[in-house]
Amino acid sequence: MAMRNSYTRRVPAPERTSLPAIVAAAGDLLESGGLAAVTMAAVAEKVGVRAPSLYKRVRNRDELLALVAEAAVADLRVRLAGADGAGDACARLDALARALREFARSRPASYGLVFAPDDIRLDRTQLEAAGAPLFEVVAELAGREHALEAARTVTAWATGFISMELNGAFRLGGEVDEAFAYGIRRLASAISQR
Amino acid sequence: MAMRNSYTRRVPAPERTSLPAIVAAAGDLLESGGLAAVTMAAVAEKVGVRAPSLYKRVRNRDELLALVAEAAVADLRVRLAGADGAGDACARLDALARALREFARSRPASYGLVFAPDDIRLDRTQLEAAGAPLFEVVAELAGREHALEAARTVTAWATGFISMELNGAFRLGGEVDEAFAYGIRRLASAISQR
DNA sequence: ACCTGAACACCGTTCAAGT
DNA sequence: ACCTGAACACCGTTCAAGT
Repeated sequence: MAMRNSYTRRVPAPERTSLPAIVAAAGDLLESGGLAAVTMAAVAEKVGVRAPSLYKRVRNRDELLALVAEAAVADLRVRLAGADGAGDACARLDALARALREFARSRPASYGLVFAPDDIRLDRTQLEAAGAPLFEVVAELAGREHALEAARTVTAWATGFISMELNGAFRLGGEVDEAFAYGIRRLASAISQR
Repeated sequence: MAMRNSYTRRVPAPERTSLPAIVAAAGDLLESGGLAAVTMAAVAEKVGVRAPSLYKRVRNRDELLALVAEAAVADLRVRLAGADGAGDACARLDALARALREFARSRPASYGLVFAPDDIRLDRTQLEAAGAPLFEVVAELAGREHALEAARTVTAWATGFISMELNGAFRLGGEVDEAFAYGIRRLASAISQR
């Protein structure tokens, strides 16, 4: 009895994985094999555990996918903050748009999870925080009164362009890079105050 | 023997459903319950048949979803063709953009299937055909040499705006209709020849 | 020639039992 | 306190057997 109690207290729970490891494993599976590859069993195996154990750290698969999306948003936030800085407003806008596109290319499936979620409910506030630098630059170009509409216009164009690119809508007629540059130039002048 | 042969020939196959009925049922389930609701069993029940029978008309679930997307594209094509017509190029562009948005609102899940497919491979040529009126109007505004880039810029903005709207990205700060109008006005002037 | 029940492998998820 | 095997309901898909 005393023996058993002491044993119970001394070996209560060897943690064999962690939430960050689980989210990272799910993200890797997502990028390498798409949403269908993000199986509770596959994630569990990647972190060296059995599927039922995942439910100690995560409510269900949907919540796990939401956490993957959140992690991607956090990454995007860092990238955008790092890309912002030098030059005039036009150059800054260009740099931010390119950083968004590079993020999408480096983690296309995660990008899709964030900007074209299927059922997953994700926290929009983090995404808005990530877009703050863009909002600021756009406000400079369009003026404070039109900052919101202008930012939405630019964001809509950028996310639409990138998801078209990821979906292979640009197969014919190459020069996607040029089309992106053309678009950003046009958008910048379109929202600029006369 | 003779009896059995004659019977076999006279009752060879009472068809209890059809491919169009199956695709329509799948589309209805998609709109009412999302992708997860499009189950082979649920589709089969809707058309009065058992799940295995569906495989007589459809290779698998992915192909069925692709057919749903194709049907949506065909609908979109009709809508865009009908919306095009009167007024100057600017007014026509406005009408086409609004028709796209109304399509998205009437069948949001199908819209997502077409413009933000998960794994489904869908025929891009039909989608390009549906977008022909838009391409034409844009060519008039931007000039033939810049028609392709301009059309891509407008399409990217429109699809990006609409998917943001469907995903609830515009919760705060109302007047989404105004933002759409603002965007289309800005885009039209942005791609117009000076 | 189409339809069906039965079967298979594979999901997500739960839970009692282990340590 | 976490981990596990066993179990459950539910998927997509196949196939031999019916008519």
